[in-house]
Amino acid sequence: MEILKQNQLKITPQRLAVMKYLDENRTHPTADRIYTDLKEKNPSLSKTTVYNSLDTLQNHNIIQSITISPSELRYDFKKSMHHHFLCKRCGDIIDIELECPNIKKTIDQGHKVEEVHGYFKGICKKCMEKQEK
Amino acid sequence: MEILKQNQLKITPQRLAVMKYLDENRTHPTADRIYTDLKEKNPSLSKTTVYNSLDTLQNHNIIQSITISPSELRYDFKKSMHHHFLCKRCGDIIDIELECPNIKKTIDQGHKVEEVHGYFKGICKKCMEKQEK
DNA sequence: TTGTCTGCAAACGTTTTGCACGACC
DNA sequence: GGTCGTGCAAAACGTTTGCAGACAA
Repeated sequence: MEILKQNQLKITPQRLAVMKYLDENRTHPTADRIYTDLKEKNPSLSKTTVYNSLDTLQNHNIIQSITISPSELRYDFKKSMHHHFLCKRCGDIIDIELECPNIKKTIDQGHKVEEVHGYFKGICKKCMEKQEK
Repeated sequence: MEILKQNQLKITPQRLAVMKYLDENRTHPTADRIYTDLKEKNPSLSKTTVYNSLDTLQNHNIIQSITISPSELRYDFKKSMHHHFLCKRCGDIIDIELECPNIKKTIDQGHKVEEVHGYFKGICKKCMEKQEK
């Protein structure tokens, strides 16, 4: 954990807490969710600091923000390329492993592609099974 | 144009104006851009009405909202499946025609996929060429 | 010590809401 | 006349900013 920090960033308890939270909660939480949950154990934590930490981590390519939800940003560790599925019923966001061999066509058009986000929306497996009952 | 309206919606000048605007401006505008531009010819137009119209059209699957920009929604006609490229330099959003044969794998996992959004970000062709000079 | 990080309060921009009025079947 | 749409103002919400004091290196 702290090893990641050796990448030029100061090690503060708040940053560590944010990273730990994202590591243990692979639920693509909002900044507010992170803030609310971390605030319990560290009441002096401020929302600004959460936003600052998320910004910094994002700028160093450690985490990424997800715009799958229309009203708020969600955050996620930047693991190997993966995509996301948003369940319109329960609101869960599920990781999707998927390779698209045609993406290079976009590059062939002359654009320099730096990020690829695949967002799927619908009803997740769990909700589908619940519905069948 | 009005033909589209026969799909259960009342025909109002405001809705027609929003649709006409989206038809003639394939730039994936924000609600505010639509409002500002339409306001010129119809000063009594209200922003609420623009939002209402966009909502209604979206609910009837005539248009779609794009969450490629982190801070605001953008709107687009719901043509045949296509994706979007956001240039980080000039801010333009470009349509990308692209089929991903592997999407069905997501469906195979038991999720009911209703929407697929492919968002690419980077530097567009135009900006790349400008840079080379 | 020095520059960076934190935390508070206030500001900001987009979108939503409540409500009265008006238009249309 | 009743439903639906418009437009105004105000509120809500997520996020950003300015700044003073605190902290890591």
